[in-house]
Amino acid sequence: MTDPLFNLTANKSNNSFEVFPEVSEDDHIKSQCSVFPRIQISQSHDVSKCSPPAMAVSSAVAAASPWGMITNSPRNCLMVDNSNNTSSSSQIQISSSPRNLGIKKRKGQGKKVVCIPAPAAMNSRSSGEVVPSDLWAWRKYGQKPIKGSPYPRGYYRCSSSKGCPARKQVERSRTDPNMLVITYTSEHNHPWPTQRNALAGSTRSSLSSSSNLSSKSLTAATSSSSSRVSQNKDEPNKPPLASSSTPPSPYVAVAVKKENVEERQEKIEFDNDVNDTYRPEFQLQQEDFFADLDELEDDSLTMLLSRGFSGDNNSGGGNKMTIPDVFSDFFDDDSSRSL
DNA sequence: CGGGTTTGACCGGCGC
DNA sequence: GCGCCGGTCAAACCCG
Repeated sequence: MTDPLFNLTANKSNNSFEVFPEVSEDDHIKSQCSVFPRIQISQSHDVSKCSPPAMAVSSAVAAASPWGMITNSPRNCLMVDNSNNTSSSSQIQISSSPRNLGIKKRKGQGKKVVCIPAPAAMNSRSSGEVVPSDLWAWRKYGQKPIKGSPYPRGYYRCSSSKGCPARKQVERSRTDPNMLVITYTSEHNHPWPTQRNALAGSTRSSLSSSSNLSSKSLTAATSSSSSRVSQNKDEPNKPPLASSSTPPSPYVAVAVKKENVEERQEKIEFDNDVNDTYRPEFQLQQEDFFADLDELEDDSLTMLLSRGFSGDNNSGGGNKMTIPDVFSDFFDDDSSRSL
């Protein structure tokens, strides 16, 4: 088994990226990245160890090409649609289920925490809430300021099916406003809506971006300002987001993402039992991990990542980052596979 | 008119 | 018991 690091190649001609695995020469880093319950793709240039059970892939990405949406192609590759994301965020982080990662369960319900870069304008409404769309239809039913965080948390429930218990919470990371922390609670009790249905039943914000990530959605989102006055007070994405991060490098690099102290603390906050459940017995971890990845892929995560799922493929055309099968195999449900 | 968001009120869990 | 805090409710309102 090889602990994979990944080279990311920027193809500046079509603004696309390719990721392929590479055996790290740094045994220490390798040893730190042996389990892979989490993936991070960032624009950090730093090379540092990542604490288990995190697997990090760090990359320098072509300038002016911030990360876009990840999609899950029919070939089970991850793809990053980089075509229309104006976010300056630099990190995509996927966490598995609490069973593996120790994310706190509430009332016996599993939670899945997904941390993704916050699109600057995509899907935003006047409130400034930036909600990455997925194929589920979500209806916002509440918003609360969270103690200790300058950003409010939005509460969403599934509106695809009546009585569906699925919930999600969307908030910005208090330490990195560029990151959105989405917490999924409960499972959908109904099959995926078709894209058509999803669009029909989706929230306005989702509607605007479920169809594509083009300027249309951007325009729709940003122009849908409401007449309300008071809601701007907590505007979560207004401040530093649009142009705050360090400009990415226009070359190729791969490293393990450096986690600074704040980031570590942030992770601990919502992966708070990670260390409790992290087990060095890789096989055991692996089985659970893939089992949960499968579960994760079946719903929220895939939904989150699934823009273009039904229509796109990883042909490499357009502004897609295609992660080869070697990489995407981590998302397979084949638990017998050795890393 | 249907389905969305907003937002103050309400409720329950938890710590002191 | 009390207060804090997070999660949910529901009325009011918005929008296509």
